[in-house]
Amino acid sequence: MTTRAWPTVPARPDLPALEHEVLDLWRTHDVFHESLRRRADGPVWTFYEGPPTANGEPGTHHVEARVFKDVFPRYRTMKGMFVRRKAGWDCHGLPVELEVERELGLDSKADIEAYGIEEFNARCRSSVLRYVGSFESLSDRIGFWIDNDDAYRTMDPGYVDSLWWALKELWERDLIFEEFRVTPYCGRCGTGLSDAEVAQGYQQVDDPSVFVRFPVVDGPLAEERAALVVWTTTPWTLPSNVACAVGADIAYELVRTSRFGVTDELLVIAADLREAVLGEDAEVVRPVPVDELLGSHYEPPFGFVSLPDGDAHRLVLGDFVTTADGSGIVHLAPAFGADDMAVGKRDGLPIANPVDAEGRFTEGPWAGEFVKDADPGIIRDLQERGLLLRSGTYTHTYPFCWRCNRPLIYWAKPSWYIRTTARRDQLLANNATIDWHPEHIRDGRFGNWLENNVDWALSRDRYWGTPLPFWRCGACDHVEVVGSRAELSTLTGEDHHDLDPHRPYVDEVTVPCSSCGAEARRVPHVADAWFDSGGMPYAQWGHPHQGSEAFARHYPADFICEAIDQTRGWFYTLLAESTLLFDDSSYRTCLCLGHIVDEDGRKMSKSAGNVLDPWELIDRHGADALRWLMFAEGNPWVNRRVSHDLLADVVRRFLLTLWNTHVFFATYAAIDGFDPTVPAPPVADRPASDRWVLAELAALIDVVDEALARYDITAATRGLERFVDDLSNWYVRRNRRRFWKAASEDPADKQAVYATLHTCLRTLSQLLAPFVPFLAERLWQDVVVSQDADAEVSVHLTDFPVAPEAWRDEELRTAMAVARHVVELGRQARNDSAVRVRQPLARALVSVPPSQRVGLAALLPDIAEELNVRTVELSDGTGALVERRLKPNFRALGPVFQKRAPQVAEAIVGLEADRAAEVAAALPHGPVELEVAGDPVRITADMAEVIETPRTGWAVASDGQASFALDTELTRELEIEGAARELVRAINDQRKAAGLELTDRIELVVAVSPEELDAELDAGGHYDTIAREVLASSIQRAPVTDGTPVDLGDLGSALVAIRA
RNA sequence: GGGCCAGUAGCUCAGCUUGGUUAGAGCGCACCCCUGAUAAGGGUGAGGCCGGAGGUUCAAGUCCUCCCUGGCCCA
Repeated sequence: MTTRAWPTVPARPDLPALEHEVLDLWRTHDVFHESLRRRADGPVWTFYEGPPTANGEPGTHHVEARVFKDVFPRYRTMKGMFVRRKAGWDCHGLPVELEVERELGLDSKADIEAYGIEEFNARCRSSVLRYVGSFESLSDRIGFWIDNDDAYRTMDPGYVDSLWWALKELWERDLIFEEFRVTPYCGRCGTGLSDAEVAQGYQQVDDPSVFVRFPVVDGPLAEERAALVVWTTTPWTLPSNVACAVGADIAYELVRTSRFGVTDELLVIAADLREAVLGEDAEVVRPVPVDELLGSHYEPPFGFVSLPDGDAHRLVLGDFVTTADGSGIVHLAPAFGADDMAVGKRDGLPIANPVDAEGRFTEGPWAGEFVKDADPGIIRDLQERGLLLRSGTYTHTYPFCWRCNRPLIYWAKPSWYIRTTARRDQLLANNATIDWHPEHIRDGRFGNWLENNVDWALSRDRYWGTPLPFWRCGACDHVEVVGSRAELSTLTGEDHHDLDPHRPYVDEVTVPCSSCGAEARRVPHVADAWFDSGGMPYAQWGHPHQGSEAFARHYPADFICEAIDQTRGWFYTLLAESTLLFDDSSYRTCLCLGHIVDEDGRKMSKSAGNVLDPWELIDRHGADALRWLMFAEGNPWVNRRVSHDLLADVVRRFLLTLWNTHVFFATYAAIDGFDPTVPAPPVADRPASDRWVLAELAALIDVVDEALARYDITAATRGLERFVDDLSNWYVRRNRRRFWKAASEDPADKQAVYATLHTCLRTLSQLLAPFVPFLAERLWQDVVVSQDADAEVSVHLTDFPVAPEAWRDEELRTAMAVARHVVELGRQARNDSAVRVRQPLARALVSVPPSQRVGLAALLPDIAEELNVRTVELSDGTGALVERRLKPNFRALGPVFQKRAPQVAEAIVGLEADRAAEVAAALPHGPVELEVAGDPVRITADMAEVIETPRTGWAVASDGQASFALDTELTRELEIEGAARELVRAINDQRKAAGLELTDRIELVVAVSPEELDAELDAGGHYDTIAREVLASSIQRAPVTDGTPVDLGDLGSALVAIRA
């Protein structure tokens, strides 16, 4: 046969070591890039890498995202497509600044500016790529194929140039504006935050909850010396109060109470909240119509804040006022609340803003103090002046700065916005075109978010980011938007082509105002870093200044994949930018991943101490194990548990099962010198089990192909796991004998079994390649490359398998499923009757529904062999040995008989045995009439299944569809044969104990007593069988000294000795 | 307060889009087998009112409504 040696396959593989060998192989042959080169002319299938920020060590969640980002591109590549994998790094943003601030011991924007923006940004630039190496080596180690040499970086000048182009486009379409708005703001960081950022920092906290008296100063209520009850959880905003809002549909009351330190005081409050705030004993004096309240003035709680001119401290309408909590009268401080600001603008209220950019009071007794820290002093002051009605604490969720963990304040400041609300309908329409996995994201989480779209807060008052290319004229306020550095050069008449488009350099460039000719300076803001990543579809190529061809070729993405927390992050910014710029979605399919949690389902966090280092997982179990766990353990979007135990389970259950099959194959292939290049018998000529496993393989190819095509990784991995198990525990186990028997017995059969298993392993290698690229590669090398000089050097360069028609055989698949089911029943029967499998039995009787008989008939020998029964007979449905019952088939009965279906079913079940047999016999020939509740009904063959139960005295196992009856009576002949088998087992034990190779031949001496048994064994020809089974070149029936005793039960015993 | 997801065996998870009367797998557990895949492999069994309550239907783990529990997101 072959002259090429089969590789040695260790019984216990060191998977991590194996993976390192595969990595070497890939490097040697540059397989990744070769796989790209091979497909250069194929249809383009585009994947976008959502850029990670490399300012920390990668974690297990990065592995999760990356293996999902790997499996689909690998699959598409094998399907013949060109899947460019351009890496990317998110470089800008607050996290980077924070890291550098920490290193430098800086604590405020003033510190940074004193330190110098130039040096600060230089530090950011070097900090941001500090961990790129870690990301790259982890990606490499887990087999995530990504082109690091071709990576985009959001801080690169060409990238920024693209973003400038986009901003100019948006500006020209009137989609960017500047407005004085209340925004969530961090005083420490000195910048506003986007919705997405705010969302990251909600915490449950106890805030002060104070009810304050605002004495009314005009109208009837003033004459009654009444006070408004006003509630707030932000006492620090009270000095800035300019008005109070009441609800048009809310009922208010004047109430008398002595409960709060003042005798018979009169208070105004919403009726619904009276009891909750003032207690049960408060006496209602009269209802107060809203009209009476509107326009009334009150005495403000503090007077130290200087107010611009305007009609302040009066009651106005607010549609946001509710009686869910508080008092129904809402304190308004327009500088510190979005609703407040809206009302203020509507009603021409003055705006008081005694707070600076660092969140500190600028005037009054608390000047210089961070506003939130001033709360207790303010409350004490109110108390001392008799204005405090009640105070307590209020537990709610409040936003904190996600970077520095200080409470945010809502603060009015000028900011730049992208007018996404103007394109809300297009956003929704484009969202509808995206193939979301899971599907509910589209209308659920993401759709809802888009429905409630607000304008995108674009600007950040920071340093390390894409500078907004907006130059404002100092004289006429005209804004000049610049679309590139080239354009900047043209505008200024200076050469800025090589300008570093970061602060502070870009700040130093001034342009002449196109409107009045005066000097325009850049606004100080940088862009929200999300704008950078949302712009990657065009900016990664530098479009439109360069790379426009690549952009056109790779837009939009066929596939993106990130964790579900990106709905409001990258998924949104990608969609927002592509919708506003190109009026479509920049991605067609989006796979959302769940989070990584620990074994107990808890979130991994440093504080909980349950963070798993990915390197530790990979070093111990291998990358394939981790990959398979990610793919096979639950749906991708469900939180995924990861632990050493779960990984060990994956290795044992799946990877080693496959490996053991491989070991088995390689062991015998080496012994027999199997040559896979020699043609094997045609599939149609091979035994049923070969045809069956190939039919299963064909079905598997379809399942995996279709599942991957629709991103259903669960269906794919389930199918693979089942096949690997079938292959190992049914095909190989059933056919072991064919591998070890002498080739001379039946050379064609031997060639068939080798070829079949070889085909399975070879095809599995290809099917598994996208999932577990290392083990798949090793399999390919061992099974294919080792034997075939012309084979592809890597499985990853092959085409995804296509199932040959010749393999398909659905009938055989069904028949084998029935046979295996019957075998289970047989084992059950054997188990119950306690007759060990080594003891042959004479016969068994099988009953299955008529529809399954034909297929099963051909597989009876397999069943007999598996169960060690000499003959297995199939009941033909007429014998006297079985009792027939009918089992109703509701699927057929239901539609026909509707409400009467249960009665008909009952009638079918309740037929007497004889009548049931008659009906069973008649049904195949036409409808049969039964009587149900006095009426005749016609039932057809599809409405009832015939169930047969043996009525012998044998050991029976049945489960409602099939039954198996086993004749457990032992004849002398059967017992002798059992004894022979026992001897074979014992001798093989000794072979193993002696350390013999599978091919070594032995000389055998055996002494069986009593003599009759010895004679009977001889007469039955069993000694010849024994000799053949144990590879004995000679067998001697003689007294044995130093032999090993073999217990043959009631029959006797033996002594055996072997010599190599 | 609103939205979304999840709840199936002791544990980890399939199944639910297409409703059909025996609800599956692995792990764990008990008992057993095998010993030519052997520091492996295999079998049998126990274990489920499919979170709860209603509803639709001849028929509901699967469809609808409400509720409970947990998680995520929003406010």
